[in-house]
Amino acid sequence: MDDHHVEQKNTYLEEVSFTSLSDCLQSSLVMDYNSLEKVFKFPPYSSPFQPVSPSSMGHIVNNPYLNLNSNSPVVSSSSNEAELKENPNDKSDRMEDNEGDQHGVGESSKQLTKQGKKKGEKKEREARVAFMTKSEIDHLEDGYRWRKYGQKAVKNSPYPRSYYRCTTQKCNVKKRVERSFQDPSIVITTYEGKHNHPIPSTLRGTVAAEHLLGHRGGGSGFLHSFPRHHQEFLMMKHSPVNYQSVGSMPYEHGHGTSSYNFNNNQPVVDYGLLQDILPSMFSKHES
DNA sequence: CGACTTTGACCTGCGC
DNA sequence: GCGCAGGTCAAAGTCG
Repeated sequence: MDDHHVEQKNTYLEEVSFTSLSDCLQSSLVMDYNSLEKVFKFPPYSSPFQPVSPSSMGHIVNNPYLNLNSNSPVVSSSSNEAELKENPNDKSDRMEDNEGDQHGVGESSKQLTKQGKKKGEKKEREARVAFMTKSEIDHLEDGYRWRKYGQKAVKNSPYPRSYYRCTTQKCNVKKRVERSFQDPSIVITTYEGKHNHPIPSTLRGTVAAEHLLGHRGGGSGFLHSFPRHHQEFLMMKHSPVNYQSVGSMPYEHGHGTSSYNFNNNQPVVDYGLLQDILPSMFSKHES
């Protein structure tokens, strides 16, 4: 089983020219969430590009707004400005700001969250990481326990987006799961926030996955999803951190000047918060 | 019976 | 100001 998965993972990584997941994470698959959002208009299907290929990857790769020719590492950017802009009173704060209150449920909590926040008060948005996985399963097993708290139809997509929250008390990590309508076999998962607890040990695969990745340490739920369920990791992105050093990113919506670089038409991906989810993997990269 | 899902309503930000 | 879309809440339903 594990062998099979390992094989699968390697295959994929090989495609993107990486010999290991770490490589992959540490070299180029770096785009920050906002960038992706712009590129994809996150979700991808509502992106400004023409639907070109049947697959999301093709979609990205062929995106006229992206420079995919270079072999250089990717990258991205998210302008902090954009980020700030997006954050005004981020709704997601409602709950997060009320930490102890999150379980206080009921109207009181609802009202509190609605009125308790000061006007104009801003809070930084939680780091987010998104990645695409080829899988028939929408909700990928990643080692953590999640509770679905909502589902919404997505504009221009026949597939709904599901919202999940980590069930561990005091852990405000959330994730969104949606399927690419261009390639229904691809599931786009976006994590937001950091887990402040270890992966539930009762879940299978944890050790195997860590072993497989030669990595141990709490945290990275998503890693555990690789070896399971016939999933193929397609892309991921991580946060803002180095996009500047890599160069780039001016792609303000439609300006077509973006500088994302990918290794040959390969999957790419997404971003943002991997470093939060996989702190140990990024520590090197960022230090 | 607790944990989780479903689903309609509600809230908020944003563009026009 | 209005309408739309994304995100969240919470009651009701389902499952083990």
